[in-house]
Amino acid sequence: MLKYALLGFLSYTSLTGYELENWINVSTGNFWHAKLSQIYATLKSLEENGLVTSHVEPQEGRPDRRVYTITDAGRADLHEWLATPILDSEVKKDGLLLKLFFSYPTGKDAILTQLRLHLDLHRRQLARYRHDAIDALQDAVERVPAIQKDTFMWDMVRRYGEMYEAMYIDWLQQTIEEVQKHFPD
Amino acid sequence: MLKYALLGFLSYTSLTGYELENWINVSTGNFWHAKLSQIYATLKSLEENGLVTSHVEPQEGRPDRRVYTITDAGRADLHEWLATPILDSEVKKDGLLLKLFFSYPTGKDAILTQLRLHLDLHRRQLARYRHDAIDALQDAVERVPAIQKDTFMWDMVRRYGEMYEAMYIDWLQQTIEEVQKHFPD
DNA sequence: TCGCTCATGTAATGGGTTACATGATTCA
DNA sequence: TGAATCATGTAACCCATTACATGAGCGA
Repeated sequence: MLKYALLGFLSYTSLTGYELENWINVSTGNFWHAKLSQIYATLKSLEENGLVTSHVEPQEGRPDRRVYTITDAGRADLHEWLATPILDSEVKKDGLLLKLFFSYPTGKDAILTQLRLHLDLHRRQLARYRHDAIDALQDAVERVPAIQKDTFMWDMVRRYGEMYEAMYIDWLQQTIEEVQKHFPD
Repeated sequence: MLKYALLGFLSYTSLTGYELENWINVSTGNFWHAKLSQIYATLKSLEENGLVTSHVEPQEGRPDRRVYTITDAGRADLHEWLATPILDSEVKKDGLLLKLFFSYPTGKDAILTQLRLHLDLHRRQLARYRHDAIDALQDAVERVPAIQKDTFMWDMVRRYGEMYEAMYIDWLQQTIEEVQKHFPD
């Protein structure tokens, strides 16, 4: 799937692996992300399959850049993927919920500590989506004006991140209260 | 991680791989799941590491059952995991959001069709969490009364599933309206 | 008779993380 | 002086999915 994230961004403009990581972090980071090592490996396999090409740009004082460009075959592959609807909803795994599910034996205090820690994390995350993410969209449009209309959908999914975090915070607050009041001893 | 889901259920009562899949589906299915093939493979490695033991129960007319039982080492490992707090929140990947993010070029109608399809899916899912999941908890307690208190936390995470689906539905509805009214042509 | 439930497993492959390896420039 | 940014990649490993393989009993 990372394949399509990379082809998607390369359909806007040519980029290096390092730059792709940046675009991913600021725009899809909310629901899709990858480590640099995986990005480099995936770009290599995309090139082997003729979906992108690359050339090296020498630089002074810093490492050479390998810039990737999408090919016609790459565009065709991307558009075929975009045109194929997703027919089922995926279950998202959540390690915190799994741990909490079995946590009754650890006791009330340990559970409350864990819940409060995550309340804090998600509050920070929500703030980030509200501020940084919107700025990041602006920056992207300034760098590549052709994608102006694409940002309509970008903002739809950015709103998802906001709603998701707000819901998670809500759930944590409700759960903290429930545990405080009704945890069975 | 599946390791701990299995140890968690086995800490309640001895079970076969097949039964474990069932418990997972009805109780943690909402935020954690696994295929049978992975469950069998993981049980095998748990046994190799001395965290569970197994014995075969012959049956007539149907395949023999291999019943797994948690060991003291298994309980120790489980409780160590439970006592270790999670310090970071994980980003959940969402293929639908990734596709929508790049979907501007596919046009308004294709996007609306995709969104409406998922609205339907999530409405069904929400109904399932509200009815079946609560029944499943009751059944579990009847089979293994010792876990009565554990179900307090079970219900906390069940509520998460409900809130998550409600949020997703909300987002889909808002997004459908936005796309209908303001999609840039 | 067709599909579901019960019941167990192996093998191949894919997707992703962690660790390793290198190194100059810039800013606090 | 130490951390962050820019910049690229390989190798080992782990987790998970898909496909393969088998087969009786039961209810619609």
